[in-house]
Amino acid sequence: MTPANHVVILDFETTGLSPDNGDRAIEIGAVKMVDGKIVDSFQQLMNPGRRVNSFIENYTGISNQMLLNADNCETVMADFADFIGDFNLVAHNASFDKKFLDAEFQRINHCYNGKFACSLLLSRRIHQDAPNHKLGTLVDYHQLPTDGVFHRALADATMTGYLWQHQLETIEQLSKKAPLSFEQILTITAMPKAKVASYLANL
DNA sequence: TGCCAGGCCCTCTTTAGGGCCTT
Repeated sequence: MTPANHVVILDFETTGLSPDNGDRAIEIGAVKMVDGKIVDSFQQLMNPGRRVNSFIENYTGISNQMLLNADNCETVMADFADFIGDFNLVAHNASFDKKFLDAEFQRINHCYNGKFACSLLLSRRIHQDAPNHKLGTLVDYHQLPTDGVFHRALADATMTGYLWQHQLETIEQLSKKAPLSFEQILTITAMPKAKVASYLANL
């Protein structure tokens, strides 16, 4: 069993929505959580080899000028592979970050076999009362720590880390069981919403 | 030239459509 509070929480900023359409990562941010505490962090801009459009510059605050002198994606992703080691991973809307992680790792022939959990899928199951499940909304809704920066990789990864810890505490209170395993969380995110309550009650 | 993501999840569903999320 792998503890659910022993993970790397990550967030990519990218040139667009799909690596299948040629989009690349421009920033990776991550925090390492051990026993529910953030013990390390990683943040690097990376030069995607082409200009980013004005929407992305405005959305992220990452300008083409900032990317000019950044290391290329391959260099940064090799360092990031060392950072995550064999930790399991968490991201908010993980399907998005996973496809960029897989695409960038494939470019450097790095094989990663850890598991990936999604804080958005978890929120839909255990906080159905939330107004919506955007990261910024959940940070406000749960009154989580924030420095007011959004859409930068380390800031978003850090907020997702606090969200993840809050979600684990919620599940522990509902199930009266602790510690939780990463596999149990994956089970919850894969089940229909209607079955979550009874699953937690019998955990 | 024109087009351009995709998985999740709900419902007026499953022979489908559309909103939610991520950049």
